Amino acid sequence: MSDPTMRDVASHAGVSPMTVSRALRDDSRVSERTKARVLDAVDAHGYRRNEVARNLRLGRSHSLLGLIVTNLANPFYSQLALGVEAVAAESGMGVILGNSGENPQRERELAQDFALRRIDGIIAVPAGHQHGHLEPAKLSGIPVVLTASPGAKIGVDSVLLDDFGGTWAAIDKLIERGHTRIGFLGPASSTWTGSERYRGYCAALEEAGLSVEDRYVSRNHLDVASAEQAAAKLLDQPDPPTALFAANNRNTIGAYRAVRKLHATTSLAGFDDFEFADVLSLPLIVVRYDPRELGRKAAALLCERIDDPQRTRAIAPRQVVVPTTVVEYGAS
Amino acid sequence: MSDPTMRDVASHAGVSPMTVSRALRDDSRVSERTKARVLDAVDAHGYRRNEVARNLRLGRSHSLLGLIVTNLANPFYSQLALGVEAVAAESGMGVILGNSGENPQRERELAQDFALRRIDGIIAVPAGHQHGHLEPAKLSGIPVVLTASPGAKIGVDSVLLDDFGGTWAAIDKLIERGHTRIGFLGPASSTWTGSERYRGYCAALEEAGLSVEDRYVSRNHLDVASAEQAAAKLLDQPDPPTALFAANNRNTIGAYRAVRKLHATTSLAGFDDFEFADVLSLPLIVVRYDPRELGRKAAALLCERIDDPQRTRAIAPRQVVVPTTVVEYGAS
DNA sequence: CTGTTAGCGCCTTCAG
DNA sequence: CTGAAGGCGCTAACAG
Repeated sequence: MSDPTMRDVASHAGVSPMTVSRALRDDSRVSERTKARVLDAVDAHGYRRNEVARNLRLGRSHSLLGLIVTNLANPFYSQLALGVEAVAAESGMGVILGNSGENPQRERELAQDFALRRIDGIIAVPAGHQHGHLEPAKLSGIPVVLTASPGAKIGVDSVLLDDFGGTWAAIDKLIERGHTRIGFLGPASSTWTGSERYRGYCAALEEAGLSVEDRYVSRNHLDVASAEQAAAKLLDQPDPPTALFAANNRNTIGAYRAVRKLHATTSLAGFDDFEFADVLSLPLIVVRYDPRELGRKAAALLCERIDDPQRTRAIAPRQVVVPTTVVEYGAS
Repeated sequence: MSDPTMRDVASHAGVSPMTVSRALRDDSRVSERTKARVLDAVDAHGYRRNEVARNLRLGRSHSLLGLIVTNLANPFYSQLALGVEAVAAESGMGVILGNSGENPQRERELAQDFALRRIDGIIAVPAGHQHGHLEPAKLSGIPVVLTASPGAKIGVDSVLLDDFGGTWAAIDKLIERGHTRIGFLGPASSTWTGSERYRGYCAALEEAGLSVEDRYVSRNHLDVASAEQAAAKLLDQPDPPTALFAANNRNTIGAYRAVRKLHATTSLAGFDDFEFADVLSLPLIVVRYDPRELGRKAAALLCERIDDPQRTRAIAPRQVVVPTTVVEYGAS
């Protein structure tokens, strides 16, 4: 009932396990006749070599990398996962998936579980700003790549977006259009993207001689519902902002819903493109980039370190930046 | 440079590897004093037990299940993946991810690769209607669960949606509203959902005394762009349909874009809910269900078979159906 | 309480 | 060309 082993095949074929092992590797030192006999026995038993045992013996890894994302339901992360999967598959690597649900504690557990499974490397989108538990030293020395968050502090490679520049450019567009009261809606400042995008917002305003007003800023919004509520509040005050910048797709969508419900004429801008961005009933500026590319780049960096740990150990943490472009959608 | 082994720890602690093994399992037969000494040595070396070797020795599996989806970029599948991950994590199982890209050949490769990795089971969303390569017999006897496609033919469990009933109900709503010329837009008939939803469409029309007209039906559309083009064509004829039913979210979105561009007043209905369904500028009927639930149910079925192969081997292929509801969104 | 022996499934090395 | 011995890292089963 349990899986046949090389021994079973060997005895069936009337040879030693060693010969089976060689035949399976198509070793040239086995005669064609024997090879054929072995392969027949393999088929007869439905035998498949145990790659796990093989890797153990060869001291090789299992060609597996771990991917930890905060929330796979966000299209951003599923696209990123797709990019990782594609590059990994090219080098015959499997991807084991973990969803942290924005919980750093869970993220730590996942990383440790992965390390125990003797995977070859980890790609993570960290949930908070404390990344100590993702340090390779704490994970059996496995190489790690961070995405959407810099890894220099823990000495690992990272792939970033141009959060600062992209936001700046979008805000600039709003200013060009004559807006002077521009609100900011975003996630917690504890996330890298959240704080960088906020920095970009502030910098762009100041560059234009405008000041950042607390009453136009609302942060800590992770989901659409919370963002919608916050946007409504921002708009419900004397001298409301005439434009809102939202720091990610959840916030943009929340802002859109709020503005729409209030029948306001607020202009919108947001980080992250999304499927319906072009058919909304409001003008919208979007900071676009390719989330798949983030995954691809991260996987590429990781694979380099995995393929040649000796050489790359000497290489200092690298930081790749994926560019962003600003897209203007007209109102529908 | 390479990972320390139990032997290293043992010699450092001045005991035998066996004692380390026991100490690590917190075996009561080891004295507290020795245990402490061993644990110190473990910390000193940064040692972590090799779970892979351990599982090999114990004849245990690696608590890993494989998930094969057609396209993770589709929110439907990423939600499904989330459901699978959640249930798997509850039983300490890892999920290894494969994206087939709608390619049955690739799906086969993935399944075989997974089987070679000695994973415990596979959950697949099949790309075509030929599922022979997903038969457990061809995958070292690993249990398999199919989602969104029945598994009876290859003798495996499956989790389905009420494709037929859900579609019927949506079409009924359109008929109630007075539509008699209702178009159908959908994916290839080679997919289970594609053909079931088409069946539901036909049945509902016939039940109401309406006939299915070829010129109102367009199939084989996998992506938004192709669906949009096809919808435009359906609407560009004498006596165009006054309503369109789209068999999945890609097609619904394509249809929406076409109708919107033509400034037509066509009513829309579609299978799959989606994020902006409630704020479109057209009335929309949607067949809604919980894609995560699909993943959860699939993982639950699989885990049952994994946990007790002896008992469940006797159980015939099961088929779980996830219910759907019809939601009516007003025009914005 | 601790150590020795043996072997999970496979492959390297060394004999035939 | 083929086989036997030994061991990857770990742990049952049996000694002491």
